[in-house]
Amino acid sequence: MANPLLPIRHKQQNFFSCDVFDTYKDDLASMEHPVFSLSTKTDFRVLEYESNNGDRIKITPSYVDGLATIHDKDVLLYIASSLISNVNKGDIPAQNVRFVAYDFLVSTNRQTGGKGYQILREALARLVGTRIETNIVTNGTRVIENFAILESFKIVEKHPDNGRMIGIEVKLSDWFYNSIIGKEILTIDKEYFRLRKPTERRLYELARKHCGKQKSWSIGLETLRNKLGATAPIVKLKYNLNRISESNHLPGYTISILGNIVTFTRKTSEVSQGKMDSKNNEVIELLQYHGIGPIIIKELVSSYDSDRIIGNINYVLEQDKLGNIKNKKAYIVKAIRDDFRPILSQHDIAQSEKEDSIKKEVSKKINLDKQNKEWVKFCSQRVKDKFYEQPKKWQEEKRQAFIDKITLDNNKLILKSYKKNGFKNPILLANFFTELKDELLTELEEIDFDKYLKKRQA
DNA sequence: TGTTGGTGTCGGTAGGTTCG
DNA sequence: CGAACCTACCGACACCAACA
Repeated sequence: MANPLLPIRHKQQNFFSCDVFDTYKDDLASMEHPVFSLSTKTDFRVLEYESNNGDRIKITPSYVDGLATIHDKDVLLYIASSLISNVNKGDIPAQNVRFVAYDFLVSTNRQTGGKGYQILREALARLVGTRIETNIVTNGTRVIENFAILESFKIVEKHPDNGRMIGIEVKLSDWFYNSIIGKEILTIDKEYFRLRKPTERRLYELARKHCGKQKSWSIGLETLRNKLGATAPIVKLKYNLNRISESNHLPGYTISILGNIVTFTRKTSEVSQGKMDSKNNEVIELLQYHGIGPIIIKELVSSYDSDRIIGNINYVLEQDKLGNIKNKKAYIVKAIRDDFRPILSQHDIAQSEKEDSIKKEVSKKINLDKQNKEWVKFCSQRVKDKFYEQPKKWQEEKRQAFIDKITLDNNKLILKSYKKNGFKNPILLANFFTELKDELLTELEEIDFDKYLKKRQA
């Protein structure tokens, strides 16, 4: 096998989802107990386990879809990760959760092609169909009842005819919901989503839960087999463990097998990362985190030192907290290029003056940006007003000329909008008025931003 | 340009069986 | 007991197309 890990499919994550997922979370109850099937085939077995502390768990598959698989669990991980930031802020999230299918696929390192959506749909069906009977305590409540992993799901489709799914609404089971609001969760490594083998994913969960931040954790093969929920014979499991141990690709932990004892040892970051330039990587990761694209990152990292980049990011974040920044991503790039950092090593007075001047500069830039937007808005309103002041006949001629032009250009998008809504379509109108801008705007403040500012100040 | 759908091919998986 | 092989099937991947 070339690479035991799946490729990183989405190198630069969605700007907004980055804000949601600084870390990925897994709930403790399902990390401890083998709730999910490791099989790649549809699994119709009824699983029953009893742990030493009296926790009993019985998992019954859906008659149609079979047991939920360890890959299906990604949906729960995604939901837990997205809700936990609210829980940490002290909010109690609703039990009904909405998410965007595409964001889920990207966040969990899945393909975004048609099959990715199909797999998600099937996963949701299995999660809703698989029932758990348990007496496990979550958030101090001992729930002794039979319930589905997910109570229900609803797919919000953009087009009912082509079935393209955009948003998904799920209702969480009390069991899982209690786990989240009770913060009975652990942070997991993002690399988890690159693990191919179902057994590896379970191994990682167990290692994370039991080994955690200790140096090592040992367990007997038979107990491990039960905890994994694997049905393969013990010899087969040992063989597989040896393979995983050789490739050593489990995030955060190494596995070693001695006789019938399996030992998980925590990797140190230096060992797992190798000899790389940690400072440079930190800068690249930071820029990626803030949604900066690979080309800009390359330019920034090769042009400026890491102190300048990190200093400016911190500076922009402070400004952002004060509500001074509208487009954080763009402003970070600008700040690094122009170096907005306050200079700390100067004499106090000089420093304070400089800080003031920087602040003034920033506020001036922000103000100018705001005014520029106002000007654009003002101009576009002027075009509309002036257009409707013209004789009806002239207006009609212009409309006809515009339609002739887009027909000649074969502008399919605008033509389609025209056929659908005529001149009521906002995209068409925006294009139409843009065409007339030069002709209708004649005043100095309408064509020159500086003149606009002068007139505004006067 | 980005998102989504469709399809064919290939490689990898779990679990069972067999062999030395 | 460990390793290798077999089977059925799932998922990855690489395309291309449609659409907004």
